[in-house]
This record gives sequence, C-alpha cells and structure tokens, in this order.
Amino acid sequence: MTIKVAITDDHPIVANGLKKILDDFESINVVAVYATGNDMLKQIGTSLPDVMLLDMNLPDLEGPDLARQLLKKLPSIKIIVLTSSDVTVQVKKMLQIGCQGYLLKDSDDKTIVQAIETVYNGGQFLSPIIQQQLVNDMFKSKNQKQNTLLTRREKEVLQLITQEFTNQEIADKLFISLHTVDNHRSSLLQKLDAKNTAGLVKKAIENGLVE
Amino acid sequence: MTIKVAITDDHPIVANGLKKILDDFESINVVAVYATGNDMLKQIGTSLPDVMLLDMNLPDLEGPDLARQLLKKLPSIKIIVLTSSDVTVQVKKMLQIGCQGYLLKDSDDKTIVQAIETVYNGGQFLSPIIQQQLVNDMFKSKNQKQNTLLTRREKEVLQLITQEFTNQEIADKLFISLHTVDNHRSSLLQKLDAKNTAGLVKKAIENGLVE
DNA sequence: AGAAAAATAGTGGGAAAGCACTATTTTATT
DNA sequence: AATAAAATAGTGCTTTCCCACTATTTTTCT
Repeated sequence: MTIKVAITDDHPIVANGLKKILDDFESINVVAVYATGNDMLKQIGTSLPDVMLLDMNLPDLEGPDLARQLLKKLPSIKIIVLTSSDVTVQVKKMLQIGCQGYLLKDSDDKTIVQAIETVYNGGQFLSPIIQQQLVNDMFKSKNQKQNTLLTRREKEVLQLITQEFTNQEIADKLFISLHTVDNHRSSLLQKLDAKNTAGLVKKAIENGLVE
Repeated sequence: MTIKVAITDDHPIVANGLKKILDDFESINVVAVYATGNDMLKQIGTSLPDVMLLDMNLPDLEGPDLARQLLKKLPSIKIIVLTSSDVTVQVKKMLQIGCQGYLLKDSDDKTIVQAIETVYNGGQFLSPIIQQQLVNDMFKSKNQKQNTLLTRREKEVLQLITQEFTNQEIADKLFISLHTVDNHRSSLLQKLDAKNTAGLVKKAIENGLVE
C-alpha cells in the first residue's frame, strides 16, 4: 500500500526538498509537484493524489479559496496545510473548510510522514504548537470574543487603511458612505483588539493581510 | 574539486530539502546541517565549510549578529543568506557585514548551485529580484532623501506610536510636552515619507523598529 | 569656541479618527 | 422560507492627528 501524495508550494526549495524527503519512504509515492494554485487545479485530474501538501501562501490564489476548489474537484482528498505562520484564525478557517492537517514548516521528516499516514487513514493531524494554541484560543474566546474572523469588507477596509488611505478615500474607492467605512473601522478595532490605527496596521501585518 | 557546504536553518523541511537537493550535485558536499545559530557557532570548527547557507530568521540569534560572529571564526568563509523576505534594508546590512550572496527561498535548484559556485570562486550572487530592488533603492535615495536616519528621540516616539499610545500618552511617558511629540511625529512623517499613522507603523515594522 | 543638529515648547486651525448609538437592506446559511 | 450575519447609512459628539509656522535651549561635532 503506497499513499499517493502531491505537493503544492511556490518555493522550489521547499517543494523539491519535501519531494526528496518523501521519496525515501517506501509507503509514500510523490505523484506530482505544483508551483501554483492554478497549475494544481488544472492538472490535479491526472495525478489524483490521496493526500495534498498545500502551502497556505501561494502567489496566485488564497489558501482558503484554493482548498475549497480542490475539495470540490476531489471530495475524498485529504489536505494537509503547510505554513510557516501559526495564526490561529487561519488555522480555524482551513479546518472549517475541511482540511485534515496543519503542519508548520519547521516540522521534521518523521512528523510529516506521520501526518500523511494519519490523515490518509481518516485521522486529523496538527502540529503540537498549533494544537496548543487552538486550545488556548478556545479558552480565551469563551471569556471574550468569538468573532476574531474578519469579513470580506472588513479585510478590504483594513488593507486600504494600511495603504494610508483616509476613511473618506476608502469610501470613495469602495463606493460606500463615509459612515459605513467608519463602522467597519470600529468593528476592526474591536475584533482585532486594537486601540487605534497603529494597532490596526500592526495586526494587519501580523496576520499577513498586507502585500 | 568539491565545495564543502554547510546549512543553517531552523526549518527541517528547508534544511533537509536543501541537503537532498545539493547531494545530487557531485561538485558539492554538504558537510553539516545546523538548526540554530548557537549550534552552528559551537560546531563550525569541526566541519569547516567553504560556503554557508544561512537562514536570516533563526530563533536564537539575529541574522546580522550571527554572520558577524561566523566571519570572526572563519574569515575566509563565504556566506549566502537565505531568506523569504526581500527587505532591502536587511539585504544591505548583510552585504555590508561581508556576506557574498543573498538568495530568496523561491529560487530553484540550479540557481542555488550557481550561487554556491559563484561565491566559492570569489564572486557575489544576488537573487535577480533583490538586485533590481537594490538598484531602484539607490535611485530613490539619490533623488530624494538621504535623511532616512532617525534621531534617538524620533525612534523612541515611533516605537511608542506603534504601541498604540496617543501623543499625550507619549508626552507623559517621555516627560515632554504634547507639542514636542507632535513635532517629532511631523519629522517622522517627513523622513519616512508617510502620510499618516498607518504609514508610520508600516515603515517602523519594515525597518525593524518594532519588537 | 562656534556652528549645526536635535530636542524642546508654543499658537492656531482644519482634517481625520474614534465612540455610541439606531436602523435598513443585502447576503449567507440552514 | 426563515434566521443570522454582513453591509449599508445615518446623527452627534469628542478626541486625536496633522500642518504650518516661530522660537529657545541643549547636544553634538569640528
């Protein structure tokens, strides 16, 4: 029994490195390596892997979107998200979509193989640090806010704020009223636990919402 | 003639992947892989590589410090900085210290090998994108501001701004008047070419003035 | 010692951000 | 089809930010 694994990562070092690491294991067969989300979606039909190692931060498509589309095409595929960031908000989102694993890039060979085998057998695998963070997060959110997830519009507004636009300029750009922008801004301050613009920008950068 | 190469990177996937990639080339011999800066410094005497592939963002030591210490121990070693960020300020710093190469992690196998061979033969190697950015940066700085240098007080104020303090709060903290803080803030806006608080925070983070 | 740069403090005014609300319409989700 | 979430828009108000000045004192450098 060999597990068919595919890799999607735009960093050749990571992608090729992973492939070489996995090639050493007899139980695993790397059937494809993709550099972009679109490449992967187009060609996935020919490789039909059991497990996909998916980088969160691809240049062309956002992680959650890509995962959703992939699952639509191959509903039985197991996705392990590969990332160097450990932002719990993103982890939650990916798990909600239906990903079975979440690995930080500083995992060693054995952990990766273990993760692949676990999800292949119907299990779930999270990097220990992430698991811990999720638990901590649950405790926190019970006491305070469960709504750390930003909406589409809030993200747009936040991004424009980091680009040094004023509320009025943002309103013009999005064809909405100044008041609406102000409202979004207030929600952002609340959700991100920030005091002012400075805090918003910091959180935006921390959460990878900039550039 | 084989080139002795060592790797220092805290991400096992990257480190092991790199090793496996380089093992395929006969002209290169990977003599050591280190996960932390301190490990590397301690054990570097036994491996004595010609070229070091050095990750910028190690958990224990800052990139510039580590490079300096490494060069003190092995003055003839060639260092290629490996990074996923392409912040020109950091690139400049590392080159100034005496690193010979700067590679983005999304370089492919051949580029990496080429970089190793180039620096081994006394040359310099930069990822094309970085090279371009450095050139652009030079042009910019010649046309406009040579005064990107912030004063002691300006840096203090900027740091407090990123910590979400208001001008009044900053004034109280530094035992100066609100007006003085306001003045520093204005200089910061000018010097950093920012429009507002959002811009200040972005620049502060870009230039590594936060945390 | 003298010049230059930095830090200090001020006035006055306009623009922007932030807060606390209410309220309607549109979009998702089930 | 019903409910919840998100997006929209508003009022009124206060605080903070940003700008353009002037001006004095303190540090730093040559």
